[in-house]
Amino acid sequence: MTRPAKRITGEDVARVAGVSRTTVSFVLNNRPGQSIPDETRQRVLEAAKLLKYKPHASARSLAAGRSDIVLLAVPDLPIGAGMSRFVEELAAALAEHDLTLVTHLEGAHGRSAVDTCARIGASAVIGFESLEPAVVEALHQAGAEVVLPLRSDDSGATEPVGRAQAEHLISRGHRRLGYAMPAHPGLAAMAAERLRGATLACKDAGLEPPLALTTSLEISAAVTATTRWSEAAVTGVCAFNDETAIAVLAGLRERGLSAPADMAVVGADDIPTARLAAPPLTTVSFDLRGAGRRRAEAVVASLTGQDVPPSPVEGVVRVVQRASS
Amino acid sequence: MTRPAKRITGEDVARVAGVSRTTVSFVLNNRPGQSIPDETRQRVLEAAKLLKYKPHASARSLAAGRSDIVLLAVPDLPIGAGMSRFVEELAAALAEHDLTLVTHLEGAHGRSAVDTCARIGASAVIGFESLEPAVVEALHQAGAEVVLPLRSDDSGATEPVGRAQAEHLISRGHRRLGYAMPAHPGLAAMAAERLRGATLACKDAGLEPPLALTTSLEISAAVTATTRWSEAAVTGVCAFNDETAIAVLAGLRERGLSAPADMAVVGADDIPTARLAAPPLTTVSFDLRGAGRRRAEAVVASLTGQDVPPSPVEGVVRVVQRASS
DNA sequence: ATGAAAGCGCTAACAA
DNA sequence: TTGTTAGCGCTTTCAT
Repeated sequence: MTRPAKRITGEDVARVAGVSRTTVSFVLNNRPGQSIPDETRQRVLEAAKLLKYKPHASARSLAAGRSDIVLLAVPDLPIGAGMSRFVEELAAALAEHDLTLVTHLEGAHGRSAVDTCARIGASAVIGFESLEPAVVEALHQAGAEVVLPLRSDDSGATEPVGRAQAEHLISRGHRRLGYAMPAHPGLAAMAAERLRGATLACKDAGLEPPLALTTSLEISAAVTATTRWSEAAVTGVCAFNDETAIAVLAGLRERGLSAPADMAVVGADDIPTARLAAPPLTTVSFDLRGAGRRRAEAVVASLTGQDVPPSPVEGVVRVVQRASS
Repeated sequence: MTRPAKRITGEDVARVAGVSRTTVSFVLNNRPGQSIPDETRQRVLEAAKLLKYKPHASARSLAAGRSDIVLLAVPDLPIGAGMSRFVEELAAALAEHDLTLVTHLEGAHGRSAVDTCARIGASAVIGFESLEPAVVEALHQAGAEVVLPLRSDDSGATEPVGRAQAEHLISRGHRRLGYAMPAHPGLAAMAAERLRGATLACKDAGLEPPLALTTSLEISAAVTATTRWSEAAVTGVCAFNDETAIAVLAGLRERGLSAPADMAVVGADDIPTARLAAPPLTTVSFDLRGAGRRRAEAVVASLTGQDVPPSPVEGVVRVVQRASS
C-alpha cells in the first residue's frame, strides 16, 4: 500500500526516445506551431507509453502557471443523487477541455473552501449559490483565476421549478396553495428561490402567494403544517423537494387524510423513492446533466477569456405526474 | 470573476519582514529544531498576514516532494446523505494532520480516478471497496504514495450491518428470512457483504440463509420479490438499504399486505425519510463519522510510515426500531 | 526541426 | 540564528 516507486520523468522519456526534453514536452502537449516529424513524434509517444510516464502535476502547474484543476465547493447541505449526476456531467465536460474537477464538501470542522483551493492550487472554483465578494476575493488571493457561483442565471433551474410546481397545481384547479419549506438552513436560499417561482405563478394566475410553512422531516412537524394548511383552505401544496413532500404525505396520512383528495402534493427533484411513496409522488424533474454541462462551458469560457455563448436552456423543467396530485 | 491578481510570493514576505526566504519558510511551516526568536517569528507572521500570503501549492509540492492532497475516489453509485457525513469527518480528521481531502466522483464519461490522481498529484488515494491490484499499481505510477481501500476490515461496518438486521428479525421470532438486494451494479459488492453478515447470523441461529432477491426501486419489482418471499414462507426481510426497504414496503402495500403483520422489514442506513415511510421503517444505523475518522487515521499512519493503531470499533451498528418490524 | 537554458516558487542541506 | 545555494520536473523562449 505504501510503495514510493521511483518517478519517471520527462528526461527518462527523452533518453529512451533519443530526443531532448523539450521535444518530449512539445509532443506530449502537442503544442501547435511545432512541426515535428511523425517519426519523432511516434518515438516519443511510444517511449512515454512504454515507461508509463505521467507528467508530474506540481511541476507542470508550477511551470505553466496554471493547474487546470477546477474545484467544486459544495456547502454543508444534504446531498442527494441528483448532485452526482450534475457533478459527473460537469466533470466530463471539463475533462473535454483538459480540466480536472474535484469536489470539496464543506463541513463544520474541516477546511474551508478557500483553504482547500489554496492547498490544491485550483485554477478555478465553482461555488454553490452566490459567493460573497469577500470569499471571491480570498479565492483569487488563493490563486484561483476564475471563480463562479453555481447557479448564475440558468443553471440550477431553481426558480422555474417552483413555477412549474405551482402551475401544475393551478392547472388542476387548485386556487389556494401552500409551500413546504425545508428545515435545513443550508437549503434556505434555494428554497426561497423556488418559492419565488411558485409565487410568480400564483400572481400570474391572479392567486394569492402560497402559504409557506417550514416542515422538518418528521411526522409531527408535517402534521402541524398540514393542519395549518387545512385551516387556511389550502388544497394543494408544493414542497421544496421530494423529501419534504414525502413528509407532507406522511403528515396527511397521520391525520387520516389522503392525497390528492384532501390535499394535492407535488415534490421536486424526482428522487428514486418518489414513485415508491404512498401515494406515488408527483414531482418536478429537471435536467441536471444539462446544468452541469452549461456550468462547465462557463468555466471554460472564462478560463480562456472567451465570450460566454449563452447556450440555450430549453425544456429543462418537467412535471412527472403521479398519484399524489 | 476573472482577475489574475499578482501573486504574492515568499520573497515578498521576506522583504517586508526584513529576513530571508528561508526564514520565512521555517516560520510559516514552523519547522522544528530551528530556534527562531519570537520577535523575528512575529515579524514574519505579521508580514504574511498583512500581504495575505498564500504559499503556492504547486511550488510547495514540487519542492517538498509531496502534495499532502488526499483523493477520495468514489465510484459511480447512488450517493446519499450518509456519504457526506463520512466525507466531512474524513476531511476534518485529515486536516488535523495538515492533509487536504478532495473527492472525485467517477462517472461514465469523466476522468478515471487514476487520471484525476495524476492530474492533481495526490499524495494518497482512498478508494471505495477493494481496489484492483492493477489500479493500485497505476495509482502509484501516477504518483500516489499511499493507496487504501475504503473499507478494509472495520470501516464501512458493512458485514455487521447485515448481521444486525438478521439478528434483529431472528430475535423477534422470525425463522425464515429474505434479503432484498439492490439492482444498481455499483452496489453489488457492498450488498454481498451485508448479505454475508445476515447469512452468518442465520447460521448462528441454526437457520437457513436468507432468500436473496434483487429489487429495483420500482413497485412492480417489489411486488414480484415479495410474492416470491411469501411463497417461500419468508416472514421477515432485511433490505440492503433503506431505499430498497421502502420499495419492499411499497410492494407489500401494493399487494394489500402490511408490515410487519404480513412481513417484517428492516432497512439500513437510517436515511431521513425512513421514519416517514408507511409504516415507519426499522433500520440499522451506523457510525459514519467514526468510520471517517478511522480511515483518516489509517491514511495518516501509512503516509508517515507509522504503525496503524488498530483503533477500537465499538457500538458502531445500532438497530433503530420503528413500526415496520 | 531540435536543443540549451532560464526560470516557476518553494524546501532543505549546508554554511556562516 | 540566519542566509546561501541547489535543486524539484516541467514549460517555453531563443538559438541552432
